[in-house]
Amino acid sequence: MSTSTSPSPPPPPPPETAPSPTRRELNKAATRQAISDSTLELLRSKGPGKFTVEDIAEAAGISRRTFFNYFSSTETAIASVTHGFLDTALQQFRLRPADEPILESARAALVELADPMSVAPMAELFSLTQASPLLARSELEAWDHCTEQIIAAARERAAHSPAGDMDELYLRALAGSVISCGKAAMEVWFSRCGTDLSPKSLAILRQLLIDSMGLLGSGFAAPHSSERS
Amino acid sequence: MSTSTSPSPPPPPPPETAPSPTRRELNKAATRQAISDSTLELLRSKGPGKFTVEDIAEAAGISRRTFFNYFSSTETAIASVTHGFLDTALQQFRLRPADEPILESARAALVELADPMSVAPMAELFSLTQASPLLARSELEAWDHCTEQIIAAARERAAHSPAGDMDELYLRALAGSVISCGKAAMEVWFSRCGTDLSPKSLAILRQLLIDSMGLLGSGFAAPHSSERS
DNA sequence: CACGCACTTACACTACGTGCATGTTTGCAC
DNA sequence: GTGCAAACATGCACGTAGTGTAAGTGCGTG
Repeated sequence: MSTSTSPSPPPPPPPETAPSPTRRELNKAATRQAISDSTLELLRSKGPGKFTVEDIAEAAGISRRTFFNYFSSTETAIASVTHGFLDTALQQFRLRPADEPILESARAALVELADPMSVAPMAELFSLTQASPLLARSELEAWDHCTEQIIAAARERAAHSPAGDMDELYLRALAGSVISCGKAAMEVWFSRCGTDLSPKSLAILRQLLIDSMGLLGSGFAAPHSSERS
Repeated sequence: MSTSTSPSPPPPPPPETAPSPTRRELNKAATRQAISDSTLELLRSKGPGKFTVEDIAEAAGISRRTFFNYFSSTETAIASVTHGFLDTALQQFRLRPADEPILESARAALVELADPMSVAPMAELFSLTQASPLLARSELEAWDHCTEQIIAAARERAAHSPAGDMDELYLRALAGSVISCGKAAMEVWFSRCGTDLSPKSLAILRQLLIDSMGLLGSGFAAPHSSERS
């Protein structure tokens, strides 16, 4: 599509995030982004399930066949947003010191998500997902994928740690619970604040994430109802 | 729930599971079962994704169109197995006394699942799901559906309880965690015992379910190494 | 018996996802 | 620069999914 008539792009690659700024990969990333953007735009304008792959291809200026070279379905294209969001959390998790309790690492990683840049796409996705089982399922897949990643990260951490072996049940149950609590916090936040991204709203999200990890760490002790934040 | 005071329902219903034994609904249930069976059979013989709706229809002795009158996709047909399994758990959960701690109710309900009749289809599904992302996603949906059900059940219970309002975060985080832990226990069990349904294997499953609830109740206290019994 | 309703079936149609053959761009060596 | 090879985009064709519609068939009711 673009980049056909550029007279002279300087040969040495400027220091970008990509370690291989070759023209091909750059172009490919651009196309991928264009598809993702067009998909999201159609999602906004027409609503979920109300547009076809051909519509996306046309909006992105590519052929239908090319779309499938990048994503295996519209769901996949949409899920890339969620994956990006959760990968951010994963990244944060991996940065935590290995001797820190997993719950604390998770808490720290999740709190990092309460950031306009990160949550903005997710909040929008949430609002669109509400009335669409089609989207809900790809969301589920994304969360599950993240769970697996956390298990892998935690297992790797355990291997480096002196205390060594964590058993499989502990690992999977904890990872799954952490994700469930993070998800619960997101859901409650969205039901209260919608797509509001103001500092106040984000503070609420942050607190919800902290609270959910607190519940998990205390074994969901007392529902009671008196403590209000 | 309790309509147990009538000793003899005289004219219409013979004491079967179906309250309406009319020929039509009976026939319909049979067809539904035939489809489900044929689907599972093809799943076994040909493997996931290796057969079409037409194959199922032919095996069940119906037309392709009729299949879609019962299930909206092959996934749905397969998921009916998982739904049946999880609905059993739900049913058990609802039977627990309202003043019992939720975690204890969940533990009791889950332990009821460690029963040959209940787990047999699930174990088979698990073995087929392993190498098939197609099945994995419908599994995820089923678990999620169950989570929503638990939330609903717990909320309803809270409404009847004197201690009244449980906040949304607590509810969702707990329900999600319970399901995640139950799922983790199932996964670990399957990875250890495969489709073995012997009493010894089921005892392991039962213990895993209890342990996972224990972890949840103790806030995932000490990973350490394993406390062995 | 005849009518009405639930259900099944056949047909047609849109859209998805993939294999394949072909044209175009990019990277690399000469 | 020129030529080559690999990567990528595209068009075409095919099988399959899922849905609307109208006509046929079995079941319950008056």
